[in-house]
Amino acid sequence: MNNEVFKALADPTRREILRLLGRGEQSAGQLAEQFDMTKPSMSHHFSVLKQADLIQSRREGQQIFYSLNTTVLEDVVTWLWDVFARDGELSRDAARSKLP
Amino acid sequence: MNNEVFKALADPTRREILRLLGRGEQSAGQLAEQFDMTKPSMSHHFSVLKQADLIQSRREGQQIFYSLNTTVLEDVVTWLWDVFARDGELSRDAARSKLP
DNA sequence: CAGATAATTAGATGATTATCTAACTTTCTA
DNA sequence: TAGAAAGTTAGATAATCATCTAATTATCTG
Repeated sequence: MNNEVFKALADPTRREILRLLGRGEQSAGQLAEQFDMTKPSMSHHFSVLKQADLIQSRREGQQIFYSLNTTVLEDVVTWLWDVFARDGELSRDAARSKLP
Repeated sequence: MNNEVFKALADPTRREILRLLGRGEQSAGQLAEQFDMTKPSMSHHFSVLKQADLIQSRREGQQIFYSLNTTVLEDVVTWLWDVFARDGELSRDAARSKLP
């Protein structure tokens, strides 16, 4: 999982897009309607999310439908868990920190 | 949990600081040693992490020790889980999306 | 094919941010 | 009390980013 994922998550508009897509796929237009922002700006956010592999797209006629890519979000959870879960505790990997 | 948390996580240096602190508290100097960056730059990153409530500090003589605040990281995990865990699934809260 | 609809791409702009050097603060100690 | 050690704060700068308007692409339909 790369830096782009976290940078993508740093914007509140993009996080809200992800939250909405958690309810199921939506077209670019449907999504855009729910924000006080121009369509090009929304399109930019879709692009950032897609580049980070957080969402996928599929064309159906004139519309483009976006949906969550949960795999990458799971990776984020794993990273976070890995960071905080071993705080204070002597976890299975604690020994690793003592290696050269 | 606010926007500052995600903005703080968007920088790779700060994520690495968190990862290191996951092994236990360290002084500002100890942390700074492990990065190819000036101490003021590191101090800036500490400040951002602290503002986001991701870390805490404690002074001991001339040194300042930083440590993880796992509570906020747990909140991030919860948010992420909430987003992706209900994708495709008819979760307990699915009905909420049909309300006005 | 012409026009309408859905969406993206291009280019510009103002705001935010990561980083640096220089200066300052706090604490210890000889 | 003077100097060193550990950090932070101030101020500047270059890069990145979110947003907008205008133009472009792709698809459908009369």
